[in-house]
Amino acid sequence: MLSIEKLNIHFNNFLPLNDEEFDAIASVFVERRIRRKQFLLQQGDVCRHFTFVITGCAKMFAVDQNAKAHNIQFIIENEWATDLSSFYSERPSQLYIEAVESMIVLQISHDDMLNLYTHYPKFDRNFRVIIEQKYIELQDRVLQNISATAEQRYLFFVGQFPHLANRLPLSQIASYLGITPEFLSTIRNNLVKK
Amino acid sequence: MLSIEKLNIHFNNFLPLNDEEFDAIASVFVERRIRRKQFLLQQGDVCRHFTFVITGCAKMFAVDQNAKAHNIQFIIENEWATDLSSFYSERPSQLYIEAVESMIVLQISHDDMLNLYTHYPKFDRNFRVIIEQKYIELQDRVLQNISATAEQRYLFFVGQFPHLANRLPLSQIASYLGITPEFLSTIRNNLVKK
DNA sequence: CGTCTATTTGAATGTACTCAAAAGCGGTGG
DNA sequence: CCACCGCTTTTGAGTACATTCAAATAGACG
Repeated sequence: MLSIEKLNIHFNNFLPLNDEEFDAIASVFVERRIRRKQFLLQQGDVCRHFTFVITGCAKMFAVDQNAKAHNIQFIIENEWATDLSSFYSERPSQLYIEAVESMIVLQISHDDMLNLYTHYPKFDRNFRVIIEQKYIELQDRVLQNISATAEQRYLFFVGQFPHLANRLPLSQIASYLGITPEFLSTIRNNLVKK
Repeated sequence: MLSIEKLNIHFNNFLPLNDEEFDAIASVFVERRIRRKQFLLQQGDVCRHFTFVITGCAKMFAVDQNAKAHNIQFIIENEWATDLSSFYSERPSQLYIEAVESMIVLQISHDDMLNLYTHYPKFDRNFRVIIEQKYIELQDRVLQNISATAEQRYLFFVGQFPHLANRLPLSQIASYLGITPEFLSTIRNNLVKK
């Protein structure tokens, strides 16, 4: 299946696109292949694209003053990989987005995206709903972070994203949970014993 | 100043409303006065309103199996107080929203809100931008939670919301940071000594 | 002024981290 | 096919960050 068709199917979850709107996205989204360990965004660069993932997986992370990376989120098939803050402000990003598996993505430039919003209000609607859903997810994660132990957060993660837990190395999941790889290893061990 | 005018000024931060759109909101938003400790939403109830805060402050929180409350966010003047998940799904909420100061709010019902979206696409746009900004804030908080110590998170909170840190009791801030009141008290003490 | 709640202080405990070393695992080349 | 390299995961000892519980102190309100 063509990538642009997969994107169209994605929009069917919200307000489906008509022919004119489909033609509009078909003419501005560009397909790119990304190899494992390649970066979609690096700290200091302005995030100039909205990126839709067709296949593969990326991680978004920040690096602290001790050069430690902290995974903010994983982004997989049918999800959007963008630093919203940098994209809209057009200022240098504080974040990295790196492929943890080889990927196929569709990208739209900043200007084309703003055009899409202006000419076809349906995209305002659809992206409003998309981001609202992401907001709810993120709020849930905050609640976990302030109320649950590392073990509970790990179980929650595995429950919410069972596919991801298998696809990713332990160290990446530990970073996402905000704990050390050593400790996550211990947690897994304890769970097996139970 | 009338509450509805304050809401109109709020929208001026995005795409300003024309006369027709202003009349539309003026006819569907209803003012309510809320006393301290009164609830805008309780666990088990469906969140049936979108709520805009004119004055005062509320906390959104969840209660865990040990009956402990965990503050997910504070909501003040010119912010929106809604459980999006419950509002759109029309299913019982897991959350509470309670006034920590007496408040004046403007509320719009679920059906009126959907009407607004349908008849005036500008609201899709404006609320898309509003939620995008909130998403960025929340993502920053997640990064803090997974990467910073309690002391760093406290300093970050005070830096981001200096007004809030004075307005709220220590115990409420501790709950927001995901630590015990005792420990926040110790943190403050250490900071004074430094 | 007394009552109620919030904050502070401190001791004992638990959760999670650091550091170091060993074990496992995938890929590469001989 | 096996030996070796580099990287990830595991294991364990010692430590630091944060919690629990209890009691004392301070503040807020009638």
